Amino acid sequence: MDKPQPGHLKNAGLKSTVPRIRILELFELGQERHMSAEDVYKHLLASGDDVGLATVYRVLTQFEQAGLLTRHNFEGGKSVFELNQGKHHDHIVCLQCGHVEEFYDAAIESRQEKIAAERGFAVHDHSLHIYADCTKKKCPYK
Amino acid sequence: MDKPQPGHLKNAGLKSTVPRIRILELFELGQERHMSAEDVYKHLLASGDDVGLATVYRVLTQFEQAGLLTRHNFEGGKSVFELNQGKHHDHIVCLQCGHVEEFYDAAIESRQEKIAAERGFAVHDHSLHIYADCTKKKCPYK
DNA sequence: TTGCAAATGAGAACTATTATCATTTGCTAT
DNA sequence: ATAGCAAATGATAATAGTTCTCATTTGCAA
Ligand SMILES: [Mn+2]
Ligand SMILES: [Mn+2]
Ligand SMILES: [Zn+2]
Ligand SMILES: [Zn+2]
Repeated sequence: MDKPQPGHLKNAGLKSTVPRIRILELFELGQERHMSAEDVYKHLLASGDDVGLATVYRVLTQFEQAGLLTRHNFEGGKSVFELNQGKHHDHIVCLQCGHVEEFYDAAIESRQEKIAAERGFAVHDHSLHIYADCTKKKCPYK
Repeated sequence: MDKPQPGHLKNAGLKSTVPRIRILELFELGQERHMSAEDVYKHLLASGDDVGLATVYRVLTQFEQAGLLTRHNFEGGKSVFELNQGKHHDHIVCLQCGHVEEFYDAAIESRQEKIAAERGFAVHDHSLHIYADCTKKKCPYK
């Protein structure tokens, strides 16, 4: 009689295996919100979980397709994933330290819809990344 | 007494070699505005110009650094370049045919500045890509 | 428990891009 | 024009990120 939490595996049509459980836990309970496949792989190894890198890639893609995770392609060539909590947002990426900050702006969102509609397009999705330098103390590195 | 056109090679501190001239011509005179390294390479081969792929990659990066070209990272993993004509714009990418349409929206641009400033960031640059289906006849393929 | 389709993991393969380095080429100064 | 030479090129090796292959393992239903 375990109540099926939203975002759990079977719920998403995926059978619950050790690697999948570990990876989902990492996103749900871990401290890092945005992680690449390599990030996930290293965290799992560090936790003593012995998963293969291929499985990490496979599972991340499955989770994305199942709507559990969202994928982003920031500059730098590697995909970054985060828990999909239903609320769309965009990102500011700090050029000094790589810190990622999230934001949502209704005005930007609606302008995009309008622009696309005017040109005869139905928006499927979009990505907006602001690359910036932080102007105060917050940056950990330099 | 050749008047140095803006955006010409020497003008950008690059000595004018055959590959560089051909590549720049392709962007200035060709019909495709947004091209990947592979696109450029194939066009040149088709024109009978015998350049190496490594040179294409090198030159595209140099042109980007010199401000002659702009690089975009659309979905699909490959960098796409276009002539830098000074005016920033963002892109709608058609999910059916890959057609790329350009737009500029002052409201979106200024909201970005404001959002970043509020959070203590100085915008360096940004990328905004809208992925959409075109809702009318325009799509060449399907 | 057993049976077996589904999932995994090690490693090969692939794609986009960069690095290496011997050879060629575009200037510059004769 | 010509020689000298640093800069540029191109073939190819190397790298990074990711996907594919396939023999072995595992979750789960009967
Ligand atoms: Mn996010
Ligand atoms: Mn453009
Ligand atoms: Zn958005
Ligand atoms: Zn913009």
